[in-house]
Amino acid sequence: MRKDNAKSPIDRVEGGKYEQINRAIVSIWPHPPINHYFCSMSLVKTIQANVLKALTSIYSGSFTEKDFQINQTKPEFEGDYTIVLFSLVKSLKLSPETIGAQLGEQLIQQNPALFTAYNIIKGFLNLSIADAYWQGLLENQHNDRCYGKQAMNGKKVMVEYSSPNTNKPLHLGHLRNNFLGWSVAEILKANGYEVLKSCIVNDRGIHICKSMIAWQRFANGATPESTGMKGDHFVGDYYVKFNDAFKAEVKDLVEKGMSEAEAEKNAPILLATQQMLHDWEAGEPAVMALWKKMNGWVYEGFDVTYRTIGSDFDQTYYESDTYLLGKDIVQKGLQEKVFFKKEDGSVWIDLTADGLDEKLVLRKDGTSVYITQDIGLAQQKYDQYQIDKSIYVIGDEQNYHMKVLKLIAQKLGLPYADDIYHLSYGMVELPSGKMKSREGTVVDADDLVAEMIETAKNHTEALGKVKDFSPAELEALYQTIGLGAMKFYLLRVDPKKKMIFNPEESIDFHGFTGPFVQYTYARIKSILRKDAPGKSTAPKSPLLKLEKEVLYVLEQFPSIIEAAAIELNPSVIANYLFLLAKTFNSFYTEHSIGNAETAEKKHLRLQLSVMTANVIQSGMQLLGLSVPERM
RNA sequence: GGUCCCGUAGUUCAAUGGAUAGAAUAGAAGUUUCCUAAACUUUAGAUCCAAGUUCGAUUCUUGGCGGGACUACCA
Repeated sequence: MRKDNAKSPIDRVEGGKYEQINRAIVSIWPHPPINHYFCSMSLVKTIQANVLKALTSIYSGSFTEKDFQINQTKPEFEGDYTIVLFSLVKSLKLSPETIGAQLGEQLIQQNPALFTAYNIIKGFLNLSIADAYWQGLLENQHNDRCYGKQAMNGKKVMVEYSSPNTNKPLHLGHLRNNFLGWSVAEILKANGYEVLKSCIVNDRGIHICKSMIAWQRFANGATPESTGMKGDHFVGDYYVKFNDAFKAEVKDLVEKGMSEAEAEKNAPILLATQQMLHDWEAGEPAVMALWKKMNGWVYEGFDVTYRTIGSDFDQTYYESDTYLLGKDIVQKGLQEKVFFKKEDGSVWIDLTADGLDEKLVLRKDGTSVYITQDIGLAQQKYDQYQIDKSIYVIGDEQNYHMKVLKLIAQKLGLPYADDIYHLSYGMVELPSGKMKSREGTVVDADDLVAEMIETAKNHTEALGKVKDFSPAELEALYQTIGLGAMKFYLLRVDPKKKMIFNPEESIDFHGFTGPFVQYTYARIKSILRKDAPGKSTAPKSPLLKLEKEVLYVLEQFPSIIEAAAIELNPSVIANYLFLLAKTFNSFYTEHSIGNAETAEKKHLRLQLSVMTANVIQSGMQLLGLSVPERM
C-alpha cells in the first residue's frame, strides 16, 4: 500500500525527495586494498601464518586461513589470542583437545620467541604472546608517525559527498554526509589511495525557482547584506515563503470550488515558477541574473559552514553544467539495443529481468532525467581523472536509484561500471521520526554547530583549567571540542544504520565521545611536556597487566585502519579510539608515569604515552577531528 | 501490491556463526595530600515472536508481528 498517495506535490517537495539530494550498498568492495604495512605484519596475521605452518607440519595436508578463526582471548581466560578449533574437528577427525594440545606444542616449539604458553578450554586454544613481542613493538614504533598507514598503491578514488541544494541551508543530515565523506577520504588516503573529493551542487530546477519567485514577490529588494543574514539562510527563508504563499493560494482556490488536486496544479505562484524554469532553460537574461545572484548568496553561506566544519572539495560539479549530459550515451545505447524507444518517443530500459522496473532514461521531448545526468557525470569523472573507483556518499533512500545507475552502466558495458560504489548511509531521525521542514523540525547545521561550541565553552569555563589561554586560543579550543563532540557523535555509528538524534538532550561530552578521547590526549601531552622517553638499555622487567593491555590495543591500529577502508566505515575507527583511550585511562590512574617504580618502567611508560598520543592523533585525524594540547 | 532495510539494557549504540551478548548514558555506591576527576572503580539492567540449519545462532533460512525507505516524463 502506498503511504504517500494522499500527499500533495508540495508535501512531497517538503518532506521527501527535494529534502535530500543524497542519493544509493549494493556492491562489495572487491578486494582488500592492501597487502603489507610499512613496518611489520600484524600480530593476527603472524599468528595465522604460524598456525598454518604448524598444521601443515603436524597433519600434512593443505590448510587455509578459513579452516580456523583467531579471536581475542576473553579476559576471564589466560592468554592473548585464541584459536577456535571446532572447524578443524571434522576434517581431522580428532577431538578439539587433541588438536589443541598438538597445535599448542608445535607453535611453541616452532616460534618460542613469540608464543610462551597455551591452554585449552573446550574447543578453544588460548595462546600467550611473549612480553618481548610487545616491548619490541613499543621500542620500534612508539614514535613512528606513519604507524598504521600504508604506502601509496597507485590507485585513484573519487569520493563524492555533501551535494547540497542551493535553495536552503545545510541541516543535520548533511552533516552526517559531510563527516562521512571527509572521513572515508582520509581513511582511503591512509590505505594508500590517491583520493579526489568531489561535490555535485544541485543548483537548478523547480525548487531553486521557488526561492527565486518568492524573493521577487516578497523581498522588496532585501539582501543578505541588508538584513545581516547568512546567505543560505536568507534564501532558505524565501523557499519557505513560497510554500506559505502556495498553500494560501490553494486554500483560496478550493474555497472557490476547485478540487484540491486541481488547485495544487493551478496555483498562480506555481505556474509562475514553472514559467520561470522555462525561462531559465531558455537562458532569459533577467532570470539568469537573478539565479546567479541568489545562488551566489547561498554559496557565500555554504563557504562559511564548510570552513567551520572543515569540508573541502578538489572538484565541484554544478548540475546546471551537467543536466544535459548523458544523452549521447543514451543514443549509443539505443543503437546497441540496451534501451528501447516507446511510441511517444521516450526512451526506456527494461530492468525487469533484474528484479527492477522499466526506467525512463530520456523524456519524450528528448531531455534527460536524473539518472541520465548521473550516467553522464559518471562518464565525465572517469574521462577527467581516470579514477579506479567512484564512491558516492548518498543516503539510503536512493539505494534504488544507485542500483539502477550501476546496472545501466554495466549493461552499457562502460569500463567504470563495476567501480561505482554507493556508500549508503541511514537518515538521521528525530525521536518523533523524520525531520520535516514543514513542521519546523529540521535541525539546522549552523545552529547545531554554534550550540556545540557554546556547550564546549560552558564546560571549559566551569572546569577553569585553561584560564591562561588567550581569547584566540580559547576560541580555537571551544571549536576543537565542540566540533569534535559533534563529529564523533555522528561517526561512531555504523553508516548503514539510521540513527536517532534527540535535540532535547545535548550531545554528551562524557563517555563514548570525542571530548573523552581528546581529554586523554591532552592529559598525555601534559606529561610529555615534562618528560620524554630517552634511551634505556636496562633489562626489561615483565609487563604489568595494564601496560600490556594498552600495547595490545595499540598493536591493532594498522588492522583497524585497513578494516575501516574495506568496510568504508569510520565507526570502526571511532570505536577503536574510545577503547584505546579507556584502556589508557585505566592504566594511567593505576600506575604513575613520571614517578614510576624504576627508570626502566618510566622509560617504557613514557614510550607507551607517546605511542598512545600518536595513535589518538592519527586516528582522530581519520575522523576529521583535531586534538588539543590542553583542555 | 512489489523490492529493499531495520527490531539488542529505561535511552543511544557494539558484537568476521564462537566461550558467561559488550559499551556509553541515566540509576545505586565509592575514589583527589601524588603526572589534568571532561577521569577511575564497583553495582543493577537487554537479543520482537515461532520454527529450522549447526557441536554452537543476536548473526544464516522460512513464517509471523512491528517500524522505515523506495517503487515520478522531479532532482
